[in-house]
Amino acid sequence: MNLQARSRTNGGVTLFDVARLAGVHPSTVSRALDPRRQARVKDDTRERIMDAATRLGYRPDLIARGLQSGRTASIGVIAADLGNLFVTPIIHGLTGSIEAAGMLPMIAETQDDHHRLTRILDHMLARRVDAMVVVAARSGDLAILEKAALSVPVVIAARPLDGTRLPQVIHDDHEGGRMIAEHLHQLGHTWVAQLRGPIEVANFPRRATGFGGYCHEAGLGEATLDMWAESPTIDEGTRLMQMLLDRPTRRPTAIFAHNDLMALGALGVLGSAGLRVPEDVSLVGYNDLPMVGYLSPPLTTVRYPSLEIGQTAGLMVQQLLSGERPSDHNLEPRLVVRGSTGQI
Amino acid sequence: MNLQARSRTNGGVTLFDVARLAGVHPSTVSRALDPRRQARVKDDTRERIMDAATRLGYRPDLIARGLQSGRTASIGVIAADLGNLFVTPIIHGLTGSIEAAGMLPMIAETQDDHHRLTRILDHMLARRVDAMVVVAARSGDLAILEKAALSVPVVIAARPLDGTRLPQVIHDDHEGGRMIAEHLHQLGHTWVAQLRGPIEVANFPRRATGFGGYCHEAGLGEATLDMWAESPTIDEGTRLMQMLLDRPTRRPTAIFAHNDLMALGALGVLGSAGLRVPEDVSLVGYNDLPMVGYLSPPLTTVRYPSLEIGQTAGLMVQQLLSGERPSDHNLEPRLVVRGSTGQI
DNA sequence: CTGTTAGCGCTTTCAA
DNA sequence: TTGAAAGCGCTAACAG
Repeated sequence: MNLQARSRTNGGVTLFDVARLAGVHPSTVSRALDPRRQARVKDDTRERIMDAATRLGYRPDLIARGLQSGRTASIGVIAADLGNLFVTPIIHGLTGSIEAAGMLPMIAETQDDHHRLTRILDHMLARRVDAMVVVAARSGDLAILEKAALSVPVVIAARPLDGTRLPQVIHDDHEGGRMIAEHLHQLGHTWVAQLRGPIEVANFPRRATGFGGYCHEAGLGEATLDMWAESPTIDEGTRLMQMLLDRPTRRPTAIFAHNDLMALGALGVLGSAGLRVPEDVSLVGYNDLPMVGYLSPPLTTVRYPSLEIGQTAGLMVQQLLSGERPSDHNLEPRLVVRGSTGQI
Repeated sequence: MNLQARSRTNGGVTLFDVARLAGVHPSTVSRALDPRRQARVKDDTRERIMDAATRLGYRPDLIARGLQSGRTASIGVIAADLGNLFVTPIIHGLTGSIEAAGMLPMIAETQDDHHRLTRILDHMLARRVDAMVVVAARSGDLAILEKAALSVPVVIAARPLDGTRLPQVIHDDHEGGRMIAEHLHQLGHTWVAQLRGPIEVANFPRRATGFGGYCHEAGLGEATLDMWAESPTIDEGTRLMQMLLDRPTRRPTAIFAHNDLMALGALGVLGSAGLRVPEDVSLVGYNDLPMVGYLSPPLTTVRYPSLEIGQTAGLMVQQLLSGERPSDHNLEPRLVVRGSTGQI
């Protein structure tokens, strides 16, 4: 082979340049630079190579390496909405837990749209990500996710997906809902209501049944609307809370909003209606977003372990990549009692 | 060439498979699939190719394409700390503004550590990102950033970098600081103080001089500590506020915390000291993080246009990639007056 | 321990 | 309009 003929297009220095300067064959350079194989290179050859490499400012081309090895050291992360405060810690945790392995997350956003998710999965596969973490699963996405998982390991995070064997790292929303009902019960409430999040996102039906189940067993009355929110946002919290107040039936003494943002919306409506929290109505959120402890009143809520979910997802990815089948994780909820709930 | 011999390792369908099924040469498939060159393929050949492609479920390998073309359609995004609430909207905005071009962000975190930044820059270059957006610049990073910019377009976002010609999209922190001082002045305050953020992050000295400059001109007295925070966090806000109260000098009637988190820390200290906000002390933050409007009292602050910064950075990247030299952007601050500031 | 020989999947001249 | 051949920069299997 004519080594001289190999040239650089990227304005970069290639393995061949290093080889030429060090006076060895390119594959020897390849070995010397690979931590797993550098033992098979004589010490002083390796030193000569390292020397040449640093002198030329050589930097391996990970794209070329990826083409050859089939691995890109990148993890696709698919979130529904990066604007959501509880997503950031997931990415944060994930990034931290995979970076030691030299991997980097590649991020995309579905906007909770099934077709966008389809396109993104396809795009990520085309980019040959080594694995994907899906933080955006909705009940209707099962089929395409399982299909994608045929090509590359997929971890389901944060939003549970029913009816699948894909590895999941989630949180026990059912138990969280139950704990909230129990808490309200202990405070003496007997007539309560939920502001329910979108039904397609499995967390919310789980919270609903956890809460509803306890109410049923303990004999609490539920004034919950038939309706589920379109999205888990402040606006939807406002809308549902307003509908609840507008109903002719007796007003519940405690409200469980399915997440903190909806609780915030509800808080606004209650304030406008002249109702005090918690004196007139107790209010509970979910997620424990940063700063809800500083609200007035400080919000009682359930801590959602976003950071741990991200970290665990990263570990699961690594297990999958090394051929292990990681076990599922269902992280414990923790009730954070603050000032927005009180004795009846 | 022996086409039959080419095979797939990734379990995927290659261009060659499509070519074989369509009964044409691979390069014809390549043309037919490239929007820029498909005109040069006879209509019915192209149809036959498209047909074969969809029937086989062909998906182009972006890594292989990237190796050949030198473009990866990925943008490196380097943030200091993904846990910071004002970073999310930047990534959100950026992702949105580049995704139409089929690009995806690849994210890493410096933890505000210079060596980590160096490693990350190197790593991103090795991955052949098409451009980088740096949201983590510190004053000492100038040299390595300019060096990186020799290999690939670099956009500086959110944190200003002095003494460089790299394109920047930032926010007028100086003016923001000035507006806050003016606001306090109008409320009758004449003895004020700053809780200053880390000096290595250029936003903070700018806020400081904007604020200080106005005070000087308008004759307000400044009781600011000599010290700058180590990091822009709640804890540091707590620490500096405590130090300020512990001093024997007369207590200022208004505090400008250099960001909302530090303001939160200050709020806690003031509360513990039995001081009411804003009756005894007015307090101003910076950033307008989500939810600070719901605090008690709702925080007066300056809106930081994170989303727009991200979007603009995305546009600048696209301009750079198409060979244009984008102009710098210095987005306007907007004072958001809420309940934490009042007449003296 | 090191060199040789083939590719990874695609694009891109250059011919035909 | 299509085919042939040559690589992008690297790794890997096999000799030696």
